Amino acid sequence: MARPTSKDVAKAAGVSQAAVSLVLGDKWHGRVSPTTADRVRDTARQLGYRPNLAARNLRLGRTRTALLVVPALTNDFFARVYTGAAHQAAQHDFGVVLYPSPEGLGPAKDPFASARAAIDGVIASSMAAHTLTALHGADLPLVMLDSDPTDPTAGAHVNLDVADGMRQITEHLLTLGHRHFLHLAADIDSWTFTTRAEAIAHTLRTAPHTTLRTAHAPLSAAYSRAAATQALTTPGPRPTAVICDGDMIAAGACKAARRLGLSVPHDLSVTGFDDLALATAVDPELTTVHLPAERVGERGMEALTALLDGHTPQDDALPTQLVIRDSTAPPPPS
Amino acid sequence: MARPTSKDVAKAAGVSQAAVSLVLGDKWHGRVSPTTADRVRDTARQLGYRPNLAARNLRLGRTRTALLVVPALTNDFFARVYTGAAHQAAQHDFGVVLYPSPEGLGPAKDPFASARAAIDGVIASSMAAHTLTALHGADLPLVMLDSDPTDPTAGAHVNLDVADGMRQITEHLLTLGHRHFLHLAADIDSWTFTTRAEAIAHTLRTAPHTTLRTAHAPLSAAYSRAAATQALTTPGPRPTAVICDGDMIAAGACKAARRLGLSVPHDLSVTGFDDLALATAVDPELTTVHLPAERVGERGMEALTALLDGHTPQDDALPTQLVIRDSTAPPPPS
DNA sequence: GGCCCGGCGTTATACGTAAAACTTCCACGG
DNA sequence: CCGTGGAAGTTTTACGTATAACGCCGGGCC
Repeated sequence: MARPTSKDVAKAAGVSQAAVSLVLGDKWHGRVSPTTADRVRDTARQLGYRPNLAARNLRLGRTRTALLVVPALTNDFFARVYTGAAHQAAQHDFGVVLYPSPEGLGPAKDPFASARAAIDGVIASSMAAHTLTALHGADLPLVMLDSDPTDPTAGAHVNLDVADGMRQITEHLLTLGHRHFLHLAADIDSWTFTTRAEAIAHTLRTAPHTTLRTAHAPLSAAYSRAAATQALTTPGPRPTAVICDGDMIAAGACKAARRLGLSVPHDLSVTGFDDLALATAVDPELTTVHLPAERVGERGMEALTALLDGHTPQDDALPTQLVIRDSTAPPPPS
Repeated sequence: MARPTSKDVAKAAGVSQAAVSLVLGDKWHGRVSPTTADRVRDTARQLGYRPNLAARNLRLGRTRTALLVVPALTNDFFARVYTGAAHQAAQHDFGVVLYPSPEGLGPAKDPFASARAAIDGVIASSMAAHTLTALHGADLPLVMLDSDPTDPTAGAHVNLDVADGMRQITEHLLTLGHRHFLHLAADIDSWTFTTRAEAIAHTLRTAPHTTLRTAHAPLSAAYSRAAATQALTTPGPRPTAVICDGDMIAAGACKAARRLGLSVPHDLSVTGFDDLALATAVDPELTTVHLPAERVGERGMEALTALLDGHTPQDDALPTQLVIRDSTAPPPPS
């Protein structure tokens, strides 16, 4: 009644266990007659044989499985990264297992105690420091997503050209005529966000008479609203455009603006980042930067398989693309 | 240079491999002297020993890992289910691996080929039929979430009282004075959605002079908007309240209404379901039904461990709770 | 006719771990 | 003085798979 093993199949088919392994592993050419091979396959199917993965992994010393570590699943960017990674993995007969780093569950003793699956390598998105050091201690091939390309911890990097995305956003707003900006930055200290801030500042320096204020907000619509309200009501000349580090922050900013009696986009332009599903769910739809999330996943998986084959994949930044929707317009005539 | 095994640790500590296994497995009391045990633990730490999971799983015949199958990660309901399951799992020294069923990737030959991790059991949310039959074929302990409680495929069920949720929503609208309803139903044939439709119809029968129309929409804001527009512009008496099967649909409906020149909630009330992050990200914030997603995950994991211990967990429905926000109001005076 | 070789298998072994079964030594009670 | 029992280990085995190494047999070639 227990799950049949290759030995059971062998007995039922009247061959040795080795023959079963050869046939089912498609390595039987010139070693087993086609007739016997067919018989083995048939009996395997009849018994409902499924190989024991633990045994196979032990024997082969690898699992053809990658671990994808993401900070959270509450936004569809990482869902799309996963899709891309899984798709690419399938090409290489690989599997992908997801591990949302449990920041909320307190500092996990061992982040991999819960991701118990045996793993050949790790693809990790930007995350908290303690998770990262644990990753490093595991001495597995590591691909980092959207993080500091000079960090030697990782064997490879897959990055997004977030600087260019912010440049496009900023130039779009400059072209519309905006001069006074508020940057609602994510309250996370990570390479991708400092890069964005620099890109905004750098682009603004190309235009005369511009001002830039910065405030920090959590990466969530509900909580970023308060931060946006505060930033918009501080004394001084009110900005006419708000550049947000994420669509969720932008959604919060839009609500804050409306509560303050400001109409988006006529009184205030607001931009997002990421192009989440949320960007088209809210009203007005957000002008934002589209990120090729699926490509990130694909490239991450490509880099990991390269690493596993002993190659050194080259790092390069994937392009990002401005998407103009309804949340930006020329500034009101002062 | 390769990863050290328990045998390496044994050699370095001057004991047998068995002793290492005993000490590290905390089964050494009365079998190994405390001094030796300490020495073994020290050398293990020094060598950076980490047990080979494949070997352990093979030996023990189980993995203490559950697979959580979810239809999609694009909404945070399932992210919260995962959080609850992982939390509960940690209590039992279990791990949880996530498997988003890849409807988008075409019918997977074997849904578990990609989730290669060795698994002790499955917790599955409602999903497409072909994935479900594959699950059934795997003859693993199976817990189903929010699906037909009379379905004998699963060993246990964890359900939400969605019928009561819809009753609360409907009564809320009736109390506000609404009489003419549109049900924007999910275009998925699944127990949870048919149950909801019945609950609405049943509740409306308790009030006189009510009308109910039903239209179907995809579970996504972007695409449900078209369905909502069409439903709101069909000839006949216009409904004053739209009951949606999900917050995403509701977001689409709100946008459709505004484009038609209707103000939410003054001209038209709209309700959601699920209480996603989206519900408070949009404007107006959605009146919706809060689902205890974390509890669902916890109960799912509880049921699975019970199943693995040979017990038969009892099925029961978790309560749902109406959350009144800004998208509902009394109907306009006709 | 001896010899080799290709087709068709089988036997044997290793992967790393957990645990049952066995050994050895010593202290202590009768 | 012998037996018993417990402490402190060790030896051995099994989990299920993949594959290297080894038969065996019949036919073709010199």
